[in-house]
Amino acid sequence: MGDTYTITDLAEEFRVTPRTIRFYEDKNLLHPERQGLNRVYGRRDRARLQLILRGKRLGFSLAAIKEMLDLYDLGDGQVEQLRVTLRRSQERLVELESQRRDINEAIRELKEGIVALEKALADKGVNGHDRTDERAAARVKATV
Amino acid sequence: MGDTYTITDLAEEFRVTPRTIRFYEDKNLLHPERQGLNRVYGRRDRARLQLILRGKRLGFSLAAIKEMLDLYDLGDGQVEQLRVTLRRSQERLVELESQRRDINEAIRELKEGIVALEKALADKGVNGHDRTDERAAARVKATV
DNA sequence: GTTGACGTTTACGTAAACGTCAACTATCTT
DNA sequence: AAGATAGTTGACGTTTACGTAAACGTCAAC
Repeated sequence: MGDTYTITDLAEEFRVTPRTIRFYEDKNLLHPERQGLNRVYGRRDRARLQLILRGKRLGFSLAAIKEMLDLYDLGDGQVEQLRVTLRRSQERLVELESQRRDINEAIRELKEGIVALEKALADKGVNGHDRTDERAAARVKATV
Repeated sequence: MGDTYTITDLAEEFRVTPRTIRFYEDKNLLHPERQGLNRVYGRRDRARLQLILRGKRLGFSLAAIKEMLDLYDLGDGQVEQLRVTLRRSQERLVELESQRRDINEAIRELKEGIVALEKALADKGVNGHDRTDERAAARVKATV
């Protein structure tokens, strides 16, 4: 039933450092119980940690994650939590799609630049330093 | 010929703040001349700023940009500059493609989560608080 | 009785790329 | 002469997600 975990149990399972888990507690994302000084995590804590990490993968800040988690904890205003989480998710989706466009654009530019660089280097290799070089250099300067 | 620009000229043209341009100078990415205290930028400085901003768009750090720019300024070891820039570009390309995969993955997860959230909300809207809700909540908890 | 593994706390450090003052200085305009 | 407008130089603040060090407790194993 009430399975419990030590901090390193969770750290290893989720491949984070114990420091990270303590940090989340410090930021009030987790509130494990104590046995004396030691932290004891239950299934619920484990689930929360999992949610935190998933949130991070999706690019949410810890603050945003905390907010959504807190809303969930109100236990009853669940609808609000769902609505907020839905909205945040939609916003995040828009952001991600925008980022993807930027990255695609950057990849295109970069590939072009690489072609130009290779061309310039080939020129350099073939002959010495003359006007050809300078045109190549100008191209590079313009594209890098 | 020797066109010159004030700091706000460049700031406006490239849509950055003057502070940003001074910051680049502080980091030795730019070295405009002075007339008294005032900075005076020439065509060369303008070109460098453009390169800096392009580098940033491609996701290079200022340190990396500086390095490539400095190599270019040696004026003669050009081949080295080309090689270094080429290598950095190729590395950056690999990174970007990796990031794109991550983003695509996140987008997929997020879309799934959104569907689940919408479903859960629809359920909430239709009926009160019962086991159906809890199953929906569990789904959300598992997917958000 | 000591070694090692694991735990604790507090608190400062890091990286990146600027933003945001504060307090001047210099020049142009009215 | 007084503003208005632009420019300057420090120096500290911001953000995020932890890392790292110091200094110590606890417990089982050898």
